[in-house]
Amino acid sequence: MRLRNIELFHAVLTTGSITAAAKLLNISQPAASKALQHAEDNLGFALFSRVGGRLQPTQQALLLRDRIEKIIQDIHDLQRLTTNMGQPNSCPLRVTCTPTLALTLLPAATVLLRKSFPNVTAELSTQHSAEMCESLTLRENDIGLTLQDTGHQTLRQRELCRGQVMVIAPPGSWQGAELTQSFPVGALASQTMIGITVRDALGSMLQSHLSKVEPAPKIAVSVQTYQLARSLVANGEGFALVDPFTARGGDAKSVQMRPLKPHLDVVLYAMHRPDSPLNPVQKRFLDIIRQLAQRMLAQR
Amino acid sequence: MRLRNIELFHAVLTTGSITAAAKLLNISQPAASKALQHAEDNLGFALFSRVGGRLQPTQQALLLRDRIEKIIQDIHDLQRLTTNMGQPNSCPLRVTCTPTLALTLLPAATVLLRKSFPNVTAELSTQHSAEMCESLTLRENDIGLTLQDTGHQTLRQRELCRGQVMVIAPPGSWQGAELTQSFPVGALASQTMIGITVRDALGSMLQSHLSKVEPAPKIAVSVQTYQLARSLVANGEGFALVDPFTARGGDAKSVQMRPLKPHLDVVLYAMHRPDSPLNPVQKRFLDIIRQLAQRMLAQR
DNA sequence: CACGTGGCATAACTCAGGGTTGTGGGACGC
DNA sequence: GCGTCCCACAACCCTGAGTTATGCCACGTG
Repeated sequence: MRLRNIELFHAVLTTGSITAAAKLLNISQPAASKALQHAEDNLGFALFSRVGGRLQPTQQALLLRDRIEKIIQDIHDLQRLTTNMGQPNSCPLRVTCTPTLALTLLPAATVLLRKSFPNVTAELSTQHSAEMCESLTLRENDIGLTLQDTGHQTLRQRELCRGQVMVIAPPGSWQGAELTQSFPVGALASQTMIGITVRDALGSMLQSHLSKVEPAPKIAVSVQTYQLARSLVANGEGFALVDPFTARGGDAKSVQMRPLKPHLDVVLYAMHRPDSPLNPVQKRFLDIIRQLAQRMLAQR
Repeated sequence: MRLRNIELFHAVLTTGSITAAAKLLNISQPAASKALQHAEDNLGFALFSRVGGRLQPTQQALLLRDRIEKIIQDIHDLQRLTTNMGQPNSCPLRVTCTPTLALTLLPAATVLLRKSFPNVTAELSTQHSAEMCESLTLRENDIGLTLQDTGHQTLRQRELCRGQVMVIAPPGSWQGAELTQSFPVGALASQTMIGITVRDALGSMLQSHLSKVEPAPKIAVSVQTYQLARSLVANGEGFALVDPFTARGGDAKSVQMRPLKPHLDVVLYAMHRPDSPLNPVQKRFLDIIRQLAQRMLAQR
């Protein structure tokens, strides 16, 4: 079974027809047809039963499916890695961050960086933590920013700064002295809230805290990204628990915020590969991020 | 990077020279040389630096190494699987068992089976538990016999019978009524014993039991298979803790045995793939194994 | 130093396999 | 009955992986 056959088999399996698979691989339909037969000849058993001019995977084909997909995935990853190793440091700063940080820290930091290095080019992207790790090891990006401790063993993960989980509320919810104090978690009882269903460490921490409140808060809308929660809060849909960066992101007047009590720490991490030391641009960038984050978290 | 290139790269990496790699892949040296250059051209960076007419892997090559090896392994496994799927049920009974059971249960059971099915052919082999699981899923074998609970999620593992951990000793160590009683674990204190360094569940259980005995038994010789322990005991090297099958295997007079007290259960499992139901021969074989094992464990 | 040796690269050639276009035929919907 | 969709077959083409023959370089050795 040559690699080409494996790819073809996979393509046919996913698309369901030889014609579509051929289109996917950019070859002609007869080529695909012939190759598939060739593969079956080599294997000694049929991968698809031709019934009524259509293809139907055999029992054996389904048994091979998982293995094949894994190999395809690995090969694909290898390609990604090698292509990225081909152009070493084509771009001095390739950063990826979680969606949470995309609208607050990242753009501001990039603008500041370009004041120090006017000619520098940068590539920015957003990814969730799991993809972030993949992307870093495959050298598609050099720096990752996240609020989650991934526990990745080969990637370096260093703490940049820490803040607290915040309660955000529609404008006018709190007044005067209230605004300068922490918000006791018990006061969330029976409150209308936006649910957080993010599957990372912070998300599950927030969920477990909410579930302990008695009587339970009323949750009508649940969201998967903190930004959405903030928008909903700004529109008066209720309170929400969010990370301190989302709380301060966007228009300052659109929501009110107070730290949750008891304090729940949120840590901003930078991740990078351990092998290649950071270049000056990248170091400066992380400096800027740290300063920016600290300043942002200091202000109310 | 074509699969052929990956194989070649791997071969060069392991053998250390193009010539040797070419021999390994059964191609000529120039073919390998050209292919490697081709690969490097495609990749855009060098995999090996030619220094003094010899090859030396570059930094990048080492980064790719693990990934490449994994892919090679997976492809190889796939080949194994497909070749075994090609000849479905060429042999009605392909059994693999741990070395522990190889000399006691398996031969006897096979002989008995061939009295019921004189024309049947069988393939027997021994493997450790991890390889056993691999071999079963890759369809190189249909039935596996082991004393360990592998916790494998896709393979069926069913209990055939259970016995107890036995203490074996050189002939003449015990006399009269002693021989019919259990052997209290405390009596192992300061005794000369054969150490067991098997890394499976049973092995670590035995080790932890031995380590609790005060004062510690004297362990001069450690072995990785129970058979070896039995041979050493038979030669008067000391006592040993072994599974009940090893205890009863071989010449009955060569060692004495008594169950350990407190009892430590040892379970005989049969493993097979869940998809293909067992054929009559295989069912009969498992019946014979069970009967044989129970009879063996009943006798002293 | 001259020489043999071991290892890689180059050159010229062969050939099979993977690709193409063109065509035919069966199953299905209308 | 006809158009459509999809697969298989045929004839042809051409790239690329393989071959043998040979040269070059570095190194060890008498």
